Amino acid sequence: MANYLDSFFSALGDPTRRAVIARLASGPAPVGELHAPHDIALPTFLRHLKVLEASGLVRSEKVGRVRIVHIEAGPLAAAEDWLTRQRRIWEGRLDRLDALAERLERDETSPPDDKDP
Amino acid sequence: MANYLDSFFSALGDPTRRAVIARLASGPAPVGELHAPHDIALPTFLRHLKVLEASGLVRSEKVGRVRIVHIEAGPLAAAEDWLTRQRRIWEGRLDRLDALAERLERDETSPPDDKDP
DNA sequence: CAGATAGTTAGCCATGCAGCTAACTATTCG
DNA sequence: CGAATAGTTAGCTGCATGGCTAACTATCTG
Repeated sequence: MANYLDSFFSALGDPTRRAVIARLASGPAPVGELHAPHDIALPTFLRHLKVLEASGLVRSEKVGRVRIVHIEAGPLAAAEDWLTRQRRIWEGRLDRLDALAERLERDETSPPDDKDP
Repeated sequence: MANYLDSFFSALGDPTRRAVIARLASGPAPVGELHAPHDIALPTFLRHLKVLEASGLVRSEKVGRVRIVHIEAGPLAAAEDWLTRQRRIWEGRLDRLDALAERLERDETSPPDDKDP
């Protein structure tokens, strides 16, 4: 079950890379500018960018001697969707429990059936 | 800038662990049941659970010789929020670009000001 | 053209993580 | 009590990942 979400989430599992995404959310930027706030060597940083690009979260193109990096909306939304879906299921379950609790409060004599419809 | 999101996202960067979360979204389960669908050794699987638990995405308690695992809503929501926030910024930017494009279409004579209010 | 600037490639090291087997502890059940 | 069940711990392997320096290419700019 190894799919594209693997690379999205593990790419986001690193603070440097998340910071890059956060920066790119407000607009494209060249490598140098993205690198500046991070206290790591450029080649190391470059590899973070490659991870982001390999995951599809980011694209880049070279303009002269500068490489401009920009965010890719789709994958970010896909990761968000996965989380939202899990939350919905989870909340749906809570809702059902709430409803059950409510029902039990109103009428403590009738026990719930434990079927799974 | 290493915060709790690191562990959330990297925990979710593994298909086995994401499958566990997906399963747990619809209710708590014992270790054995969670393990069953995965074709890996139990100790290996156990370590995935430990990663999830260390990240706070999951809690567990021992009942007799069985360990019941259940999802923890908060962290999942936190991860989702981070993504949502990035998307909002990104979309806000797109909106601004759209508005700009629209304005340019309506009136090509007046150039946009490039202030950043 | 020469020097500065912006990335890029190569190669090394340490740590972490996923996988395994073997052997052990703790509970439950007949 | 003794066997079965459910986890757990220990210890090993191999590969991926994050960090570095050194050396290189490609593109401006004076």
